[in-house]
Amino acid sequence: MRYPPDHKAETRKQIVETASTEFRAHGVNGVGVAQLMKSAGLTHGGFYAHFDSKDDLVADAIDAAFDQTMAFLGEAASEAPQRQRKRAILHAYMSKKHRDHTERGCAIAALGTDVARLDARTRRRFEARVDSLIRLIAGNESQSAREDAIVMLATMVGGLVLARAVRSEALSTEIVEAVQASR
Amino acid sequence: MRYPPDHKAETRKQIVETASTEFRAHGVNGVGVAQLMKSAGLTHGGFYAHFDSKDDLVADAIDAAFDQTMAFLGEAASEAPQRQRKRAILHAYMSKKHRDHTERGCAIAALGTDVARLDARTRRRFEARVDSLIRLIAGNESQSAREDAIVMLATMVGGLVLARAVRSEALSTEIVEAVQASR
DNA sequence: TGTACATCAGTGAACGCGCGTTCACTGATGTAC
DNA sequence: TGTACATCAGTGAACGCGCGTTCACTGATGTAC
Repeated sequence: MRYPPDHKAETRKQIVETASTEFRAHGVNGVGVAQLMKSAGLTHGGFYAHFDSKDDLVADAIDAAFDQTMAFLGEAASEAPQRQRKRAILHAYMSKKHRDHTERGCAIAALGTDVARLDARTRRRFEARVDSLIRLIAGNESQSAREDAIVMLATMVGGLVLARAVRSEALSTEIVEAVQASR
Repeated sequence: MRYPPDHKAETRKQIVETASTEFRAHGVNGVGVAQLMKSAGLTHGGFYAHFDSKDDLVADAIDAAFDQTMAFLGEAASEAPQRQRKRAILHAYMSKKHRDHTERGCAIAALGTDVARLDARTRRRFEARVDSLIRLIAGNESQSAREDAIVMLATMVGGLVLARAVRSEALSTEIVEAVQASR
């Protein structure tokens, strides 16, 4: 059957959005191409009309995740007075809601340890987004703001990884609150 | 063939040590039982004489990794004067050497995002080790020292995850140095 | 206007492969008589 | 002391399964004449 001119682009976008969610929830190795296509309402054979390989999709899915996180943190930052900019970002990021929704959250906290094992090309694209995130947190181009932003990003990412990895609600909450209170 | 009485225990230990290294380097899903047994100098069939399942091994392998990290950080802490305790731990942890040797490094930074997807039993064991690590960093039982230790652990873990995930040596080094300089 | 053909997003069977796991077997040594 | 049997860590073929990927095919619509 013939489709409208932008149909294929729409389908591709749908696959990327689905993959972005599923990869964050279950890890890159935790979801197969067939499952992904089924979640997107398609059959697995059509996948290769849109992507060269699963790895090719992974890079796009990570980008889509960063888009969400940048928009979310950008909004939190723009709503706060300049003095409380970093504090506002920290509280937006380090929340129980974010902890409990890996599938809609930060790609670094969801897939960070996986990314270190991906190919160089994907890691370069990942790095560009990490750098943008550092700039967003820093808020200006000074060296000291940048260094501080790196440390804050590290604290947020590590805090979220820890809060998600431990089993008890008590320790997990303790981690979320300790990191929140650190600024 | 018959073996000395402690032979089986020795073999088991060898498998756990190998798994601990390989899992950290390639992820839990990145190494198979057959590869693991081969690395340990055995054939894959014998695996189930030592462990109920691969998951059963994962928990032991993570424990072995924590043993290494606790010993390493404990030593760094005990060599420093009390005032510089946390600083000594931070510098021991957040180093290029640690960044470049995932396979001998901290289990949280190597497998943190994987652990969140493991079964409850393994996550409980993981959590107990995280709690020990927090106590080691804190150095005393006060609430404020504990909170501070949690934040420092989050910063170290996140910093190492970021430094390993990005592709360029320049940004990776910038992350290592920014986190080091934060105390 | 009517017919034949081209297009192409999506379908679903099939591929080779490596996975975790099972199991009948091996063979050197210890034990029983 | 010599022979028959028990032990058991480790072997390696085989299992069903899901993976990423390929490919001949479908069928609704657009285009050519």
